[in-house]
Formats: sequence, structure tokens, C-alpha cells
Amino acid sequence: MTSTPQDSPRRGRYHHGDLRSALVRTGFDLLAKSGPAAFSVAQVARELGVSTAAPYRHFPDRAHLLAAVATQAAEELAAELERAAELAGPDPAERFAATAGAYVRFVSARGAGFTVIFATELQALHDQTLATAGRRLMDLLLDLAHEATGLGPEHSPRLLEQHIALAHGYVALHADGFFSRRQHTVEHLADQAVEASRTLLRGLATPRHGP
Amino acid sequence: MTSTPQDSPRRGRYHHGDLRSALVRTGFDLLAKSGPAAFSVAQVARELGVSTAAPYRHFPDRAHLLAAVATQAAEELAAELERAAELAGPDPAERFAATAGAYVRFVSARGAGFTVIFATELQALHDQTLATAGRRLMDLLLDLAHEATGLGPEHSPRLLEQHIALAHGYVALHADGFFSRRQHTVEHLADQAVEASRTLLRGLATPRHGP
DNA sequence: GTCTATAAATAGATAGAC
DNA sequence: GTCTATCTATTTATAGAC
Repeated sequence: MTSTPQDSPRRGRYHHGDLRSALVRTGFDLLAKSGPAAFSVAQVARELGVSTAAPYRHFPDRAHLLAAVATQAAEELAAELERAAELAGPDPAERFAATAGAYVRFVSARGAGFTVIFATELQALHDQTLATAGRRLMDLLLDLAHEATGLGPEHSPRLLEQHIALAHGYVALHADGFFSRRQHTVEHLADQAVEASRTLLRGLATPRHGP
Repeated sequence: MTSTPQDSPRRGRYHHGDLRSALVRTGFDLLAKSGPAAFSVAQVARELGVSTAAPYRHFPDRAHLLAAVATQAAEELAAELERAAELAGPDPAERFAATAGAYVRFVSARGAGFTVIFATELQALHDQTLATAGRRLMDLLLDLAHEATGLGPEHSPRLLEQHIALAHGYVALHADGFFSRRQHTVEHLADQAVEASRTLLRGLATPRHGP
């Protein structure tokens, strides 16, 4: 067996030019595959074929690596939500509702949503790039919520919280097996979340004592 | 109950007559205090002042202890939801909406909601008492949902899923710090969840193309 | 910058004494 | 039924070699 350093990426020295970004990418993949509980520095290192000590040259501790992953997640999620709004057409209500479906799809596929991006554990780091990415994400949603309500801007934050709770609830329950053994595919749940968001907005525009 | 024949309940032999139920009770408290991630057989044993081996005389493994805790949680949660519905008065919509608030309060206080009760990890055990408790919980909610919709029973499951996703979303986001540093108390979030559930029901009763 | 080796926690689980 | 002692596995993190 000819073992040059380039022979196998899982053995010997790791000659990557940019281990830092490889750690973030692989960490993100691990999150998507195994969930936040299984995320560990050691496992990320193993999947990259480097020693478990190597990541500590690039991140001081587990939380800082996770923060870099969360930042990446926030940026990709914002892009997905923006894309979903564009695909939904010109109707502001549809554009807003569509982000619920995009959230369900993104978190199902990538394992990182609001609870990772805004986790207390990471907020304590005061990571500037994570804070910025999180703020941009919320601003995007707040703008869409504002356009979706014709009732004045004071209703947007409440609608947005309801909308986020709804979308996150669907995907959290799904991840933990609540919806399991039925026809609840991710696509189905995403559609349900969109429909629920439409229903919320319709209910908000309806007088208190019936139509 | 406070004084054992020995001087301290945390040292020496543990003379409890019913360690099994003490493990369930303390396990539930640990869940409420530290969350599902921190739940461990060893920690439950430590808090009871018994050796880490003792629990294994009563439960074959961690999952079976957790299942017993989840069963207890399902029963207490069902009782809380029923109580909330009663307190809400005679209006079916209010009775249904009130369960969203009760769910937020219960899970915030006790640490165990749908994701613990219906966790995939525990479903695999095929524990009969857990399955029964879970089914009773869902039946209760389904009945309330059915009474709340005047649109025929085929709408109840969808409404119930939306309602559950909403309530669970609020409490999951809260637990993970999303709502943290504002005036978002548990009571406030519970009220928000109730209001959102009302809005859902109002939206469901509203024609598709505006009032 | 990466490696080997190691330390200190913590967990799940088992064997055998009492 | 509970204890002491132990094994195995895993993690975070550091020290020092190369």
C-alpha cells in the first residue's frame, strides 16, 4: 500500500490550505446530520481526518466553532427566505407566508434554525458577525411582516412572533419525532406551515366578533 | 418523610420504601430544572443520595426511566389542559385556545412537552403505559379542537396541528433563549400563544378571499 | 499547523459484596 | 435492594514534539 500524505484524506497529515473554513463546513454538515446534541469538536475533526487537537488552533473552544457555524446558517437561511419570498410573487401576504415553508425546509435539511442562531450559549460570546447575521435575518422577516399587514406597523412584531413560533414548532416537533409515522413528509409540513401562516394573517385581518 | 433512621438522606444507605417512584419524581424535577440534555441516570441517583448503580435495579436503562418520567408528564399535562379548558368557560373556541397557554406554562415549568412524551427514542420501547397516556392527551385535545371548529370534523386534525405547533414553537424558542432579553415572561408568552390560537381559529372561519 | 499523548469530566452500564 | 468498585466510551481542552 502506497501511503503518500495525499493518499487518504482521513489518514496522516491534513494538508488543507484552509482548515478553518473546512471545520465550519463540516461542522454545519454534522449539525444537519446528527442535530445540535451530537455536535462535538472531536467529531468534526474526525470527519475531516484531522486530530482532535487541530480545531483548537482555529477556534478557542467549542462555542466559538458553533458560533461560526451559526453565522453561516443565519446567512444561508436569510438567503433562502428571501428566495422563497421572491418565488411567491407580488402578493405581500403570500411572500410572508412563503417564508414559513422555507424555514421548515431549511431547518429540516440543515439542522440549524433560530434556536441555534440565537442560542443563549452563543449570545454570551458577543460574536459580532453572528449578531449581525442574526439581525439581518430578523430585519428581513420584519420587513416582510410589515408589508403583509395592512394594519399599521405596531402589529408586525406580534404577527412575526406568531409566524416564527408556528414555523419553528412544526420543524421542532418533526425533528423530535412527534409527526413521525404518517404521511408527514417535510414538504407536507412546509405546506402546512405556509397554510397556517396564511390563516394567521386572515385571522388578524378579521374583526374580533366574527365575519 | 424528612428524617430517615440515618442522619442525612444524602449519605449512607437509602431506606426509601419506594425508590422506583422516587426516581421518577426526581427525574422529572431534574428535567424541569436542567432540560432533557442534562437528564442522566447518574444525576438522578446523586440527587436522591443513592449510588449510581441503584437505579438499574428498577429500570433496565436510561430510556426506560425517561419513559416513566414522560408518562407522568403526559398525565399531568393532560390534567393541566383539562383544567385550563374548564377555567376558560363555556365558549368552545376559548376552551380550545386556553390549552395553548396551559401548554406554554406547563412545559416552561416542568420541562416536558410533546417532544419528550412522543420522542422517537421512547416510542421504540413500545411502553404501553406511555402510549396510553400519550393517546389520552391527544384525544383530549382532538375533542376540544372538534368542538371549537364549526366546520365539520375533517378540519379538526389540521387545526390541532397548527395549534400544537404554535404553542410548542413559543415554548421551544423561549427555552432556547430566542425570546430572552425582553419583557417576555412565561405569562406573556402564554397569553401570546392563546391569542395566536384565537387568531388561527378566526382565520379558519373566514372565507379565503377576505371578510 | 498539525500531530501524539494525556488529563479531567461525565456518562452508561455491570460484577460481586453485603 | 443497595453499595463499592470498575470498565468502556466520549468529550473538552492542553502540553510538547515535529
